Amino acid sequence: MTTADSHNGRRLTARGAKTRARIVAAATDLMYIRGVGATTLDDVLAASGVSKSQLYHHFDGKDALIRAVIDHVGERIIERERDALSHVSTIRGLRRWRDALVQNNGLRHGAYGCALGSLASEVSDHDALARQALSQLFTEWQGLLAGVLRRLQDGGALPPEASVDQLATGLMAALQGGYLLAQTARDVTPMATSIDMALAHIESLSER
Amino acid sequence: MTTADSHNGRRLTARGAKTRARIVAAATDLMYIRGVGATTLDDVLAASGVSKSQLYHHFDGKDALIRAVIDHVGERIIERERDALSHVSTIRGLRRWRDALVQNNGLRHGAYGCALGSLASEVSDHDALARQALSQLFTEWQGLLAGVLRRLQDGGALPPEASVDQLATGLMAALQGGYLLAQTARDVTPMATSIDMALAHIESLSER
DNA sequence: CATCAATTGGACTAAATAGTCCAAATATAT
DNA sequence: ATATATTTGGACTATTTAGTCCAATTGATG
Repeated sequence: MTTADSHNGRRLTARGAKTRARIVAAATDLMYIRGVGATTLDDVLAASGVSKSQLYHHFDGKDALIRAVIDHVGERIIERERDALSHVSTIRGLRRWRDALVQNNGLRHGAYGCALGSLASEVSDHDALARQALSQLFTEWQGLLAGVLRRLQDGGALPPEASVDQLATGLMAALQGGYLLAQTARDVTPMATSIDMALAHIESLSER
Repeated sequence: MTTADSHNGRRLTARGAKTRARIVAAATDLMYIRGVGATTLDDVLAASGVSKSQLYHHFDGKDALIRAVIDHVGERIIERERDALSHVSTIRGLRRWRDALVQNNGLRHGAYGCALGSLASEVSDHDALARQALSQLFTEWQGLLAGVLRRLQDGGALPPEASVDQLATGLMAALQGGYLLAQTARDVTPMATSIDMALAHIESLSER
């Protein structure tokens, strides 16, 4: 899956794996809070308590580390969303999913935005590999939403002619746009409003 | 309006104004293409053919220059959107607005995203003044959309009980989220899809 | 144990970068 | 014309930063 490690043919000791994980974890936190560009390798070293040679032993350089962070964030989010969505088959379930995301983002008053969206915005135009990975992750996330919509459809809560994939795209865009507006306003409200509009639209499709 | 100039009490010659404008123009382009963090002051100097003392004569430092870029991009976009939206009062007019944005973004296959949204994502968490300026600009832009919706309402194309401001927020989020997905996919399609969903929702409110 | 590979510490380098400084040149106003 | 303020050129400095290197240590394997 990940091609971010510089030593693919080599073996990896338990100790080495632990070090690598600590580096990625520290880099993930720093890049989320400070942004990718504003996070220096020395920051990462200090935060993870690791030496420079360890970092360069496990990663080819900063770009490779960034890609590892993307993989890590992606795994975390996909796992979280799979847990949250894979058994949802009602509008009420979707609303509970919305509530959790809004509440969680509200804890920071919208600051830092979506972990995946912020990475995508900063990195997409500067590293083709990273962009592709992010694009795939968005697609996967959208697929989970499409799964919910398909189950709604099967249950009669969405008409058969509704285009599940397009609705999932619209819902994902509402979510990401909401994250951005909330981040800029330092207020979750616009995020809540925009997801609500998308959900209202989905709901309205069966009432006409 | 702008507080980005470092020498507010001083006079400004025609020559000085021209230099200042050249700096801002070059910085705007570079920061859009390369991102804010990846644009160095030396890049700006080279692109604008200006000396270091000129840059520091007109701006307190990089942060002040970034704020001037935000003001500049904001003015450009608000002007463009005012021209495009202030006389729109039909759904068809909104669709033409959508077409223009999608076509324009399609020229770059989605690359670089929305000039304002990308700045917001990169800068909001790192400079409170810049964040506030960006937040105001989004609000102003949203106000133009709300104006269109209010005219739709006056013309009977939107029911009186519809919340124009919330719909404008949702439409703006769909737009920004669409820009981000298009940027990540290097394909405008998701942007078109997400705006279409928002417009379909707005349209559907008068058909129930 | 012996051997080889993985891992680590940390000093070192070269380049990039934001910011400073001052003298010279140009414009403005009286 | 003269005095004053703005504008400009560009060398210079401090720091930061990504990346290199090598010797020493630790772990895996036969």
